[in-house]
Amino acid sequence: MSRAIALIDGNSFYCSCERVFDPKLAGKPVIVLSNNDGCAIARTAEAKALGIKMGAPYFQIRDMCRAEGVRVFSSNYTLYGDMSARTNAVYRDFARDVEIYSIDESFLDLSDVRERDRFALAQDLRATVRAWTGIPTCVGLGPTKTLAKLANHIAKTVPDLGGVCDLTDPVQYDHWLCRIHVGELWGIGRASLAKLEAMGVDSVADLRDLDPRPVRKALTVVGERMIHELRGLSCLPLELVPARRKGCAVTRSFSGRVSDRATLEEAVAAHAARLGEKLRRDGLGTDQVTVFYHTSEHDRGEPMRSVSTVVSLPEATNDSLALIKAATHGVAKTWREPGQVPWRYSKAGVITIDLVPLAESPRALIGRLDRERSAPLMAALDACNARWGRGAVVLARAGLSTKRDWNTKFEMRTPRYTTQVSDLPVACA
DNA sequence: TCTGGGGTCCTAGGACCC
DNA sequence: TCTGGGGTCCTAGGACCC
Repeated sequence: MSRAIALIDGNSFYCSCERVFDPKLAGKPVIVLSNNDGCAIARTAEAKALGIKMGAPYFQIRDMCRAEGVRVFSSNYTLYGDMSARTNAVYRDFARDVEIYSIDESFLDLSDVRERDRFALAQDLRATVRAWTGIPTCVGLGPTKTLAKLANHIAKTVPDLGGVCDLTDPVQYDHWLCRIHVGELWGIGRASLAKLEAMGVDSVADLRDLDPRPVRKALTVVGERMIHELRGLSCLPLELVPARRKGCAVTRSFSGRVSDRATLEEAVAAHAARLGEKLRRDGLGTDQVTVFYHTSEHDRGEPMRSVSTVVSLPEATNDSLALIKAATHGVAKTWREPGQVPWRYSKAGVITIDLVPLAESPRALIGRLDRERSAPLMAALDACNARWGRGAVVLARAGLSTKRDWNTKFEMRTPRYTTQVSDLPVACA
């Protein structure tokens, strides 16, 4: 039996999550904004039809949204993450091997399904996900991941297909590959597209028929793999076990601008505390944090400053207190008192690369951190915040001031319907 | 006023080693 | 004139993804 991979994804996933809990949004244009209510990052078909582009700055489209009755939401990642887990639980009823590729996309191995049953199974999958979670989806089928991704793109953009496109079917394969522009392919961005166009490539079929060797010269091994995948030769296996995370970052734009050191330090400390939470969740640690902060490139004519500095720790840790100390040290050693016109910083963050499993990491001979005390303290902190909600217990340097006026804006955020008892939706019967 | 955040992979080139 | 020949490791930067 031939190999068959399905890629299933949620249509306008974040918007669909909002629609699940507010049926009045059906048929209306809906968008979800990025952190800080900055840009549109999810749009329903109705919103796209109004010309709202991916990544459009909200302040530029606000008036239009009001005039057209677009429903606008801040992002609610707690809700979307939980809805994502629910859809994946359904996928596991349909396939043993599932790769969770992103918050709204998963690959399923359907190789053991008979060819003539695949289309119907995909339709059944869509209907079940819709019934059990409320999320509308599309399914693409192909002999490789690249072709499954392409099939999914076709299923999404050609309404007549009913949400499923099967490129394991030779007729469909021949029909579509010469009709889709190469720029739609997974892995072809702006730079690669320009190179391919210069080589006379227009359709996906054009790329498939190219000699892989010169393509490798231009697009590296990534481009060569793509050609093989388009020909049906699998080069990208399903990643059934998520790879260990290699780096971790917490970075945020400020809701306004920050010019004073105390506020900057508080923000950086809060980011470091959040970084610690993320590392503890995965049992990872780091012995180096990069701290950065900078002014905005949009603030033309103002003094600009961009700072990035690495702070080393004596040994790997995920203790929030140690990370906060390191991060605020990064600010302290780079802080410059402003001149006549102060720098107005727009964003700050804390980044680590080279994460290691904490249990296996070597201990320091000098300056050893007190893991025996830190671990239970951090565990207690995490347990409190898990039980009473994030922010129930906060470390002093990371925002004792109740104002936290640097904090990210979420002015149109819906409740955490599925993960917070106090936010449960009310049903009247 | 207001322009997101967080990842991965690949390559070239330098440093360094024997 | 002529200036070895391989390796490995690390880093910065580019590209792409959701």
